[in-house]
Amino acid sequence: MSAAAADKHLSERAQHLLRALVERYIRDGQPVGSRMLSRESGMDISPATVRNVMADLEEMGFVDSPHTSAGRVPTVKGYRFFVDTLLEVQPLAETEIETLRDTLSIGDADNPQILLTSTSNLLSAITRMAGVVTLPHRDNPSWRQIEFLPLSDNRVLTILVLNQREVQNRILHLDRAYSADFLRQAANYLNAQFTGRSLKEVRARLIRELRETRASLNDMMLAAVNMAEKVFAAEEDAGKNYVMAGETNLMDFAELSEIERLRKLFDAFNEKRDILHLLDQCAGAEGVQIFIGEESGYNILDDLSVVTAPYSVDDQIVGVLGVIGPTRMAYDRVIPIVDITAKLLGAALNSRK
Amino acid sequence: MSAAAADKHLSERAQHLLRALVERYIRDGQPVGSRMLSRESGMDISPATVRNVMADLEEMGFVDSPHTSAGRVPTVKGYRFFVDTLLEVQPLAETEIETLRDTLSIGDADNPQILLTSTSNLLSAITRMAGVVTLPHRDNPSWRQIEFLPLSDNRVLTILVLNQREVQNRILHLDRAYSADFLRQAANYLNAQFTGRSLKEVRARLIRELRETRASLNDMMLAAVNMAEKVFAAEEDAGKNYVMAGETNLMDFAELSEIERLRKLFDAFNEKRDILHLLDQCAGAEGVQIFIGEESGYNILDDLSVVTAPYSVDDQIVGVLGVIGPTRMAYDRVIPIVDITAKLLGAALNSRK
DNA sequence: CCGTGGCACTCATCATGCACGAGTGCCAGC
DNA sequence: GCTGGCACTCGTGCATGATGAGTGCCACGG
Repeated sequence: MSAAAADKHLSERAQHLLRALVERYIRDGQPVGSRMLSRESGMDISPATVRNVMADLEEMGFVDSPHTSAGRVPTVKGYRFFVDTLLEVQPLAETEIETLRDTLSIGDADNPQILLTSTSNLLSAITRMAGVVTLPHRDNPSWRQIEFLPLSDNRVLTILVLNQREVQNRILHLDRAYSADFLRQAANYLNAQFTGRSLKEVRARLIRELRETRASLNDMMLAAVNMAEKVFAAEEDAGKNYVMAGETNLMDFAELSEIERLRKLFDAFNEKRDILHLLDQCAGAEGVQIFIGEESGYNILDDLSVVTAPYSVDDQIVGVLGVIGPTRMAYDRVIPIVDITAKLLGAALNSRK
Repeated sequence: MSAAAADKHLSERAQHLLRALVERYIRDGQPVGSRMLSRESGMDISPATVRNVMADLEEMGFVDSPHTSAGRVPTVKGYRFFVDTLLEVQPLAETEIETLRDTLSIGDADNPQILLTSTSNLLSAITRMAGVVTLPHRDNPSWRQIEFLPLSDNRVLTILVLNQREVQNRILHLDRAYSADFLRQAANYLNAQFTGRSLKEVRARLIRELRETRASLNDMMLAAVNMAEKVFAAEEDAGKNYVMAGETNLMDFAELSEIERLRKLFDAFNEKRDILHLLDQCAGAEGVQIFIGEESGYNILDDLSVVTAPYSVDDQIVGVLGVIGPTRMAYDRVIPIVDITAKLLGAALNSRK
């Protein structure tokens, strides 16, 4: 065991070589040999020396060799060290930022669904990997307005507006018809009571009133309460979904050439559960977060990395977006792209108000 | 050239053998040899005789051999003949129908989106292939009711109800605020004019009135007309989408083992254009339709078959559903499944009214 | 004339062997 | 501590040959 290996600290030279190795491997996905490194590292160093350093790095777990006489490949630990301390993030060119801004601000800002879809497409298009954006979801939305529109027979179209502009509608089936006047009064009553209150509060009061004055509540009110309950549930589920684009880009990476792996991965994308768990974790942190290979904790993502950033409306984090690609992705480009896209999406959503 | 080959008509025996061959090939995907057929056909016939018949069938284009000494494989023409004249459709077991009915009627019939998604899932689950369901779309929906709800500032939430229960909403940005009273009057006016009319008619009259009485139309009306126009457009686009499930099932078929093919196919699924064109064609025909291999006209679907059936509400075809799988799919099972699922989906949508 | 057994032939598949080249580990020398 | 040299390892590509499934054709017999 060499001195360097025993010592936890990586020498300047070892770091430089590790960095060259990771960059090279990210570029073309081939195990990197000693000769290549000795030429490309920029340092005046012979292949034999490089080999010695590599032996140390391997012992410390930063690199690995697929077999005896192949070059070296970064391990997860190697990528992690690279990302944490060696990486120089490339600031995006002003023109690139401009492109992003254009796509995200001009677009149908009116329709959030479309905005999210194009954001996801955008991420996948410029990174050539898979882009993902969770649906925005406020923790505790506030009641703004309810309206009842009589339809034929005993059906009533119920519209509930939340926050500034989120609209939910449902059709209630009642056991008898109500007059338009009566419906208007009911809506007025509810609005007077609840406008501006948080849904949590509304729910609590509804339940209380339901108990206290059950006798005085007629079917209409009961149904309305029911509807509100359903809206609560729907609102809570809203965060439980995402838009993904460019999954097929992942098929191009050699790491995923086995059809069986690919199938599991795509199944997981459709299943959504695991991916959502992972993205949820990122909603807490402030800025860009990176999961390399097994770090994610989901073995479907074993040799994939995920780069995420939360996005906010009114300084409140409402969702997460990110990029999924092979561990050997160009972190220096992807990180700022994800970062800026999250900020621009937040801005676009804010401007809609 | 033998007599049988010159003659356009297939002998009883040739048909029987072709049928045995197709059935066998559908079961295990391997080219079928003469010995196998002579044993399995049920006829008392030697392999050599089978070979003679095969030579005829090959000359007529019903079967093909991948190379000199492999067995025979059905061609598109072979499948077509099989499906058209040899196939005995398996009636579904009552229990299977029951399962289908349960899933489709119990479910959240209230929310059509969910209903469609579960139909698609159902199709893919029982066929182990990809299921697809287009969004329902009426040719010429009728105006039922419009309502304007004032929001803050100059924004007005506009709700348009079509047919019995389809609800569209949009937020209009106006150049000044209007009173709730004024908005109610405007809505009343529009409803009095248009309720029950078809959207086409409404559009024509709006355009005419817009021209004739431009002076008298205020901003509010202009915006409402604008909104209606947008709803028309959205309504026309509604048919331009579908829900797909179980695409990953297709990865299991050897025919698609090349990653490049697979990628093109999945890209086409995401792109939706070609698939929609194909499905649109099926909206005309009455019952189940089958496209085998190149018959679809889209070379992404070259060795895939598509089995579709339209589904109806109020005896009007509003959408199409189907299954996409390898040409060697079990047509005898898939055809009745698609058929019945279409009928049950129509029934489920009808019952929601 | 049709069905049949037999025989030569074809072709994909698989295992084997071999040469090549990239790259490593180690050692001795500067 | 760095370097060149050397033996060694291992994946890749290629040619080879055996195997087996299956065909096409032909001659024979009912």
